[in-house]
Amino acid sequence: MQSFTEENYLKVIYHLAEKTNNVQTNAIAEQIQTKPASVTDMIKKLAEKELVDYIKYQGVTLTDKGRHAAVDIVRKHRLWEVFLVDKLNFKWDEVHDVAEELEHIKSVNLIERLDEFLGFPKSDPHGDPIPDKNGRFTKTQFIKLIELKIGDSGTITGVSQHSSAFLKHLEKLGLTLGKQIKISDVTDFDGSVEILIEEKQINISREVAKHILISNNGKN
Amino acid sequence: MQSFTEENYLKVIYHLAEKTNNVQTNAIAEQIQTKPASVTDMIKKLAEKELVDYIKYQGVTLTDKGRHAAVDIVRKHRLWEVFLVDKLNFKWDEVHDVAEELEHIKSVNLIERLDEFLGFPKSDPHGDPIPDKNGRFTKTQFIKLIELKIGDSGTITGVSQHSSAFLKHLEKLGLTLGKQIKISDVTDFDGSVEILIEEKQINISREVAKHILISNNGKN
DNA sequence: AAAATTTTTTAGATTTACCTAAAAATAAAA
DNA sequence: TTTTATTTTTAGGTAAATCTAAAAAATTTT
Ligand SMILES: [Mn+2]
Ligand SMILES: [Mn+2]
Ligand SMILES: [Mn+2]
Ligand SMILES: [Mn+2]
Repeated sequence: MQSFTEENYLKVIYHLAEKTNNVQTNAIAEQIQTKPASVTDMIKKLAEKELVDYIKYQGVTLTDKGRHAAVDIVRKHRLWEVFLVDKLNFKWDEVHDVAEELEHIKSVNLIERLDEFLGFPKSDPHGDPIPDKNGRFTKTQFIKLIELKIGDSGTITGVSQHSSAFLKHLEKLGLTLGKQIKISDVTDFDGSVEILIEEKQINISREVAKHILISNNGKN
Repeated sequence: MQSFTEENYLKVIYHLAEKTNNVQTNAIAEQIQTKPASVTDMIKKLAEKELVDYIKYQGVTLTDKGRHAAVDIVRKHRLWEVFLVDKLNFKWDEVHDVAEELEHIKSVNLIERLDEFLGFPKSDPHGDPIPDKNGRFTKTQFIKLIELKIGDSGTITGVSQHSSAFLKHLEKLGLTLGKQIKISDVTDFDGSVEILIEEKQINISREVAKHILISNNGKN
C-alpha cells in the first residue's frame, strides 16, 4: 500500500513517461511543486519498494508494479471526475483539484461500484480514457487541431491542457467535447485558425489550437 | 484549515463530549487508537489553534470554533454514508471506514452539491441526524429498546453501535430502520427481549436491545 | 578539450505525528 | 491520612516528507 504522497509521485512519473522514457528529477519536481532534492529522496524510496527503476543521474522509469499502481490512480482520478460532472453538475474546469484528493481514497469496493454507478464510462470529462479494473484501456487516436489543414474536419474529443483558464475559454467559445469542426482558414500573420463550428465562424489562437485534440478527421 | 489528523481528533472529542463535559486524554487515545502521550501533544496544538479549551490534567472541551469544525466533519461523514448506501448500494455495515476517509476531502462546493444530489437527507443510514450547512440539526428523541416495557411499541430509528458485526446481526434479524416493533415479553432469566416485528416473534439479547433506538413509542 | 551551465545528489535541518520510559498530578482505597 | 493505583504530562527519540546550501556529475557551449 502506498502513501498519498507516493501515489502522487507515481502518477506524475507515469504521465511524464508518456513523453520521455527516462523521467528526470527536475521534471518531477516541477509537476509535484517541490524541490529536486525532495524528489531524489522520494525516488530512492520508490526504488527501494521496486516501484521504479532508478540509475543515479539518469532519472527513473516505472516498473510493471509501479505502472500498475499509477494506472490505478489514474483510473480513480478519471472516474471521480466523471462523477463530479455527470452527477454533481461540476463544470469540466472545476473537477481537477477535487479529483486530485478523491483519487487517494482506498477501497477497491468503492471504485468498482462507482464505475458501475456511472455506467462504466470509457472516457473522462476531458476526453481522456478510463482504464478498466485490470488497468486496460485503448489510447485513442488523436491529432492536434493545429496540425489540420484548410478544409479538414473532425470531432473535438480531447484536450491536452487541463488548466481551468484554458477549459473555461473553450467553453465560452463553444469548443466542447463531441462538437464537429472544420478548418476554414489559417491566418498567415499569427498562425491563428479560423474554424467552422455549428454554422458559426470563430477564430482561435495557435496556442489554443495546439491543445485541442481531434478525431475522425477527414482530409479534404 | 485543519489537517486530516486534527479533524479526526476534533470529531472524536465532539462525540465523547456527548457523554461527559470534560473529555479525558485516555478516552481520546482509545478512540484514536494511539497513546495518551500523543494525545497530550495534539491537544496542546488544538488549544494553540483555539479549537479546544484545555486545562492541564483536566481534559478538554471544544470551543465554538472547534465544535463548528467537528460538526462540519460529522456532516461530511454522514452525507458520504448516505451516498454510499443510496447510490452505490453499500450495506449499512460497510460504509463506516470509507466515510472515515471521504469526510476529509476539502471542498465546500463538493459537499453542498453532494447534499443536493442526495436530496438533502436528514439522517444517515444509521439514523443519525445530518447537520445542515450551517451546522444545525435536531437531536431526535430516542429511547433505548431495552427501556421499553411489555406491550410498548415503536419504530426503529437508530442504533448506538456502529460495528459491522452488530449491524450485520440486526440486518439478519430484519431489525432495520423504519420497522415497527412491539415488546411481547421480557425473559426473567437472561433479560432477553421477545419482540413482535412484521407478524413474526423474535428474541434478542439484552446486549442487542441496549443498542437499538426507538422513537414514536406508544406506552401500553 | 576546457570552461560554463544545468541537472542531480548529498548533508544537515525542520515539521508533523507518532512512540517509550519516567516523572508528576490526581483519584481511589486502605 | 497515608498508601496505592490511575491518569496525565514531560523528556527525549523516530519516521515521513519537506527544505536550503553546497558538492558532484552530466551536458552544453566556447
Ligand atoms: Mn493527488
Ligand atoms: Mn481529466
Ligand atoms: Mn476520519
Ligand atoms: Mn453513520
